[in-house]
Amino acid sequence: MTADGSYHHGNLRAALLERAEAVLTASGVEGLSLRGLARDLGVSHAAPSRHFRDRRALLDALAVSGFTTLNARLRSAATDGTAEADGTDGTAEADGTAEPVEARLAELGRAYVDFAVGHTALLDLMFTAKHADDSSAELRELGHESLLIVARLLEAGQRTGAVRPGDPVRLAQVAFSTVHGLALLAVASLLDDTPLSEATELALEVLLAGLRPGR
Amino acid sequence: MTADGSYHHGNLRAALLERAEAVLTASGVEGLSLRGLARDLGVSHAAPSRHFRDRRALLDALAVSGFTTLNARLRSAATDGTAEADGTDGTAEADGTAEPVEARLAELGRAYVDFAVGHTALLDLMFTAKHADDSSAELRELGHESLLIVARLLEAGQRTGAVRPGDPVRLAQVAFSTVHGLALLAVASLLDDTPLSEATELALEVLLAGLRPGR
DNA sequence: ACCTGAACACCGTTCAAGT
DNA sequence: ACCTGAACACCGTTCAAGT
Repeated sequence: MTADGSYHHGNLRAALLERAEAVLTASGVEGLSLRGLARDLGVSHAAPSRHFRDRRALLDALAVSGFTTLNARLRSAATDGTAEADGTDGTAEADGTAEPVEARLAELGRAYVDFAVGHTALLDLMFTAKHADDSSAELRELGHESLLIVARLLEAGQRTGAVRPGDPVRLAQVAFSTVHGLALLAVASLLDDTPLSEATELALEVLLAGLRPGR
Repeated sequence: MTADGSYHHGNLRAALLERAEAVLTASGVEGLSLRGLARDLGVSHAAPSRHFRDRRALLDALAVSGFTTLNARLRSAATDGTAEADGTDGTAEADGTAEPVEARLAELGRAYVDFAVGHTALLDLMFTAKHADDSSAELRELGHESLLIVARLLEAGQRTGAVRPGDPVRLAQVAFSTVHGLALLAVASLLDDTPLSEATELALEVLLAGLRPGR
């Protein structure tokens, strides 16, 4: 909302998304209406339909943006404190100086739980299945990217012998499930007097023990 | 809906719940409206308010009923094929004839995943936090009961040495997170070409390995 | 006690019309 | 291209009134 109320500059779409995210975190999905957004932005109630065919389309756009920031955080957690300005290519080869894989996996898990409990309404949009079929593909693609970040780290762990053999993608599904489920349990107030940080550390400890090579 | 359309018998509440569950599984939460239910049941649109103060109250009642049937299934999976008609009291003490604890834990996990993917919309209602504060307590209580079923089995495992020491409730939180997260991943179509049964078995294998006593 | 009918304040969505 | 205004068909919720 600039001083003059003109949105004839093509930025209405961006303004809608920005406002929508604020309303979402403040009032949840239930509290998010196209008419309400239009009102907040000083525009007619029919204007949003120019930029989002549907209420669902707006929700999907929010989910896409949520996945984008989640994946950025996961990526930075996966590389952790490791400076990546070395001579090699982008892949983080396990050299002796890098943090142990298990520590980076734990960092990844903490980053996920952190994001999840900090963006509960957004996470709901990201993972509940009732999307318009068009953007559903993009959303699934972004979800796969999250899983791939985990899988690549697990693969590095397999090379160093810290992680059991097997399809890294399938192991990543298991690891992702653990932290995803834990975050949702926390949001549902089912952790009670267990501090989330302690529950997270225990979950990561059990998970990493289970992922180690057997026998 | 009996032959004559009379609902003046005090069964409107039950009829609303029954119809609501059908609409929920058919069309999701979005497709569930009080007016629509009233229409389906041949009653005035204001009638439901006599039995449910809110749309939210109806949703909470559905969640409560969902938790009740979930817990029943979990209980029966936890005792598994073990006949409980022995001379002792109700607690399933680990005697030599009972199925190994790990097998019963796996059974419990499969039962949960099975229920979750078969009642996705209901599960959403059960675990998303935005409930009316009154029934919120009951819902949390039922969720704790689910966790307790897992915890008791883990405790039995600790006695037989199959499970690492530690607060069984906290270990149950971890176990629950794993299968809960996996089910939600499946519902979000993020498992791709991995059959759910295979993903479930791998998750249970990793989980049980991680729960075994260390070193 | 239980339900009806009207009323109110909201929605999403569409569509001619304006600039 | 982008937005407006009116219109339509839905909602949830409330409340007097009926039986």
